Amino acid sequence: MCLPDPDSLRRDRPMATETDTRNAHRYTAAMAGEIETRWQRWWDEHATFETPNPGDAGFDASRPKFYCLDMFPYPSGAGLHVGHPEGYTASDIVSRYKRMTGHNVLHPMGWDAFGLPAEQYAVQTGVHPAETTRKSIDTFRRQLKRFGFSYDWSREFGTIDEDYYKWTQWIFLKMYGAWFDTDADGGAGKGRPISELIDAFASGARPIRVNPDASEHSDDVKARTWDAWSAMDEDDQRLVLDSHRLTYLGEQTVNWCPKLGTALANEEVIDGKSERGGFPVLRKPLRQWMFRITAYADRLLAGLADVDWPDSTRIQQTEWIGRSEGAEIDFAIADAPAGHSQSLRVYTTRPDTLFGATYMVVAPEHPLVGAVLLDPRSTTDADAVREYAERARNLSDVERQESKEKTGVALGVDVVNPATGERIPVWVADYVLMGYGTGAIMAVPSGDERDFEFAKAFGLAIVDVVYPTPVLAMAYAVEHATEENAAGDWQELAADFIGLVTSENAGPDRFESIFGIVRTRRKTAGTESLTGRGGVQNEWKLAIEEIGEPDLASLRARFAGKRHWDASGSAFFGSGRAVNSANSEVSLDGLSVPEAKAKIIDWLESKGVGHRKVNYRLRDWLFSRQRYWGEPFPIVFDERGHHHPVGEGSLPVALPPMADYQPIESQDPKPLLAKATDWINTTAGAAGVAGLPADAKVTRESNTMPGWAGSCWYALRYCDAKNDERFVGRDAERYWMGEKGVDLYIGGAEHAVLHLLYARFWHKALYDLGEVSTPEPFAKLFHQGLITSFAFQRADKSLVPTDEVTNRGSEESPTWVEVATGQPVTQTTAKMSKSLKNVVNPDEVIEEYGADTFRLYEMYMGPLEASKPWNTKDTIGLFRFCQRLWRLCVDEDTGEIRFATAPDAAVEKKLHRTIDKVGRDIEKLGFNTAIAAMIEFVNAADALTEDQMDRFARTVAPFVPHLGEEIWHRMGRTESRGPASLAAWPEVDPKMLVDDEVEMPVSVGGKVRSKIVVAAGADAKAIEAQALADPKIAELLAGKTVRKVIVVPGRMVNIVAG
RNA sequence: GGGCCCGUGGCGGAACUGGUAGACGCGGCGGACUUAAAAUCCGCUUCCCGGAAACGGGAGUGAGGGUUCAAGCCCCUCCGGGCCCA
Repeated sequence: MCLPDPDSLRRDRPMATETDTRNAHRYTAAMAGEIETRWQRWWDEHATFETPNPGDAGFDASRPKFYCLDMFPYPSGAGLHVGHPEGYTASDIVSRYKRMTGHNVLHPMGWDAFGLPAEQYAVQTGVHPAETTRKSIDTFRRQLKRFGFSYDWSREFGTIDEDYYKWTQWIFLKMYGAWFDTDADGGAGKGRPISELIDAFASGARPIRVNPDASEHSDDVKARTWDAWSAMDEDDQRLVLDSHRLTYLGEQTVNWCPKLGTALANEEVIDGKSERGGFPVLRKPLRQWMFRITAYADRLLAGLADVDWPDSTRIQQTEWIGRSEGAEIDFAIADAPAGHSQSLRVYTTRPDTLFGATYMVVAPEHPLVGAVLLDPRSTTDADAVREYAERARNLSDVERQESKEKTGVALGVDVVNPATGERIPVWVADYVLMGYGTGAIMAVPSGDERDFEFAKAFGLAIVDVVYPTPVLAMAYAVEHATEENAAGDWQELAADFIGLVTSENAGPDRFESIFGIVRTRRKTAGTESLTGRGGVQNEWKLAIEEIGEPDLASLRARFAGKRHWDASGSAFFGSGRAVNSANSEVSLDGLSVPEAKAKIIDWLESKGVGHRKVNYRLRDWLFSRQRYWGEPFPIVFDERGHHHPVGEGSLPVALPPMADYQPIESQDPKPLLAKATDWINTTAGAAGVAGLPADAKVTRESNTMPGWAGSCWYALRYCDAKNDERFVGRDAERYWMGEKGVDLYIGGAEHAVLHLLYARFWHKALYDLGEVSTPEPFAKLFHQGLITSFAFQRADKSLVPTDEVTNRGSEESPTWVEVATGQPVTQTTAKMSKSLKNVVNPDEVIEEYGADTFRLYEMYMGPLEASKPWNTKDTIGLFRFCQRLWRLCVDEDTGEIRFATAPDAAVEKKLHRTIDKVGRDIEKLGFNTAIAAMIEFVNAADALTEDQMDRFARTVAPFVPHLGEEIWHRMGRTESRGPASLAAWPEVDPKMLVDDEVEMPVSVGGKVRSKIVVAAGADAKAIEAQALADPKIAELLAGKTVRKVIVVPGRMVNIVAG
């Protein structure tokens, strides 16, 4: 049967371990287990996979390096699931292959061990997270070792190790002590030490001002200037410097849950209540550490061109960064309330639609709202505005964006549209967010869906400003149709015109001549379609009819009234050309969107009411967590609240031991570490802070770093994991990272944006500061696919646990039925989950078949990048392969190695081809086809000569390393030539890859009719002659004329006859 | 709603640059071995029609259309599924 019996997923199948008395040396699960654990011990004892660094004993500088990295796991209490070893097996095969092909291979493993699950477990049990985490790590290490992965375990570390997070804190301080110089490197920008900025300010080389790109400061603060650095007081100096630092304290609104004593992520808040517990959640501004990642936005974008990454991941990062070029435009406020500037600044990516801006919207938090409430206009309904702004404040950004219903209140304030000179109203509405752009937008309802809906809901004007080519042509045609046309054929006329314009992709400059052509031709040709294809005319006629205007006059009025989109019921935001966009000084009409953008920005700049501006979707990175189980910040605050870095010599700032992990219940956000009062309250001297008296009282930063911190730089630490002088030794880093960084990085696509973006950011900052030698950390990235499991689905698509389903049909055509209801269910695939009872435990599979079989099965399931369902029944096939491989090399009765007496030419040829294919497939991570090739070889060979077995043992070794070593060992090779794992990859004789003769299909009219065998080097003429001479072909061609013969030598022959 | 990816036998999947569709594995069927079963080994296995067989004929890569001597692969439209973003 084809579908898995639900029972089989519960693993009560008989074990394949029973030994046959006759075949005492047959490859069984028991033998696999014995061989595997023996070799794993051997590799450990012989330090087989420990890789020396440059300068170490045994380092061979003549070999090229290969750094093969797995995304390290978060060790949970549950142990490994089958998804982990998928990527790890792939990287192990590549690492082993690279060793055999003469590379120095760095292939390390470690633990991403700080994080929330361990802390939550501690809250429940009272056991210290360090203890549970260490236990989980031990489980993971034991499980991973059982797979025979060739990690250099001497480089192992966890992010929770003090001598690792010491350097995580050190990097934080490096970035705290750095700023981004936007002018450096010819405008690309570069991180530099903050001391250089101080020097530039002190010497007068650089005007002293707050960083204009600092998102934490208002325009008013940015407008301040100072003349001399030495004349500034400490607070002002700090203000200026902190605004430049790559890490800074910023205010961010968080979802604070007083009852849980923690800030929650947006996903953890449902309807204003915590997902866990259902407690009320407040939106509170909180001072938190931020990374100025936005400074690196362009560099992070540009770097994507230099890495060999999956396109989908590069696209995701590009979109996440979300660079958009647009304009900032100032709208003069007609009668500004006191305390607010005379203009309202907006950011727009579509300045070309300015003529269509018929109203403005500000976010509820926008200063104009407050100003209007303090100084209401006569037209202001202050109560309504106040009520609206307060209600909106307690909704999260996500909730605001989600709500379909458009809500808002007019402020009673007008601004002047600089392009049209018209007064337009300002509204407050929650679909505009304070965090994006300036917190205010110009609303162009004809060109933006949300603006359109809002305008419809509140009866605001909608004016067309962009038409795509067909609409533009239609507008032209109806405008230029005559009275005569109106009475009769105007639809056909317009349809022909639109058809011709669109098929020639003509611009408005050619409309007049095309319209003339349509006119004159119609006169001569009557009503017949001009394009020769009635379908085209018909299509456009239908389109015109669908608009729903009864006659030419009403359609003409629709375009003249600029209300085509209004009447059609939807906004248009595709590419097209500007219309209705001209004043006495500037006209955009007829221009494409990019042309119109450029022209209007030039005009706005000339009038001094706007300028070009690049905007990013990317926000600065919020780095503080109100948690316990994370890296403490190496920062203290003095009694005035100023922050100071902990000196390098005092690192690490170790996490204080705590007995109680219960969050602090409080109205004011308080991190968990605030409970450790002895630790929090210290002195500058004890904390190792320079620049303060040793006895000065200081308080430690009590937030901790997020889970991402440790994973941002672990790839670097592996290069030199035991270094206690530097975060990584310079020589080791330069050698292993080489020109482009990690040679192969394998991990899940779920990290496509966050981890991979954060790690790139830290790496680039370290690169700028001269601490690392490559601009990118990961040269080549590969995502393994998700391993799913079979599951069952009810008619409403809800899933049913596998143990609640039974088969009421036959084996071949099963009928799955839900036991409880008797309702039929269908088989599908789903993520493995405890609730569906479809989780496969790798330990059990290894116990049943051995690690070699497990490795083969996971690699054989399908392409590495594809998501594929686990089917336990399929594993037996790979176990059989292991048995056949064993039997091919070892006598099952005696356990002695067995060799063929005489070499077989066909086997020899196939061996070369197999080695060649396996090698090429490994290079492109095509493991499923490599394994298929090895299976074919084993199936084809009855026995191998000693020389053949020597080579084949090495070929299979990267995939089934234990079997490879065992066969190699039984051949007596280990003593003389070392382990198979480190032996040279077998050579391929290119001559063995070509055949003397090839079979070629001969088709007539595209259908294969016969096959001919030709000499390998035969030329097209000879092949053609042979094909035509083939009896079957000759018979088919009898009485027909051969019109054409296509010959692709070595491939096929196709004869066209008739 | 937007972006990306995918759709091939009963199942997982092969198929180089457009050139013999279904490699390899599972399952199924038949046989060998065995007192028997399991395990193992050997053979067959896309579907339909004809044939005892050898073999012959036809259809066929989600559906429909197009380009081409030739399409699983390229183009258009549609349907279904997955992932990410909103």
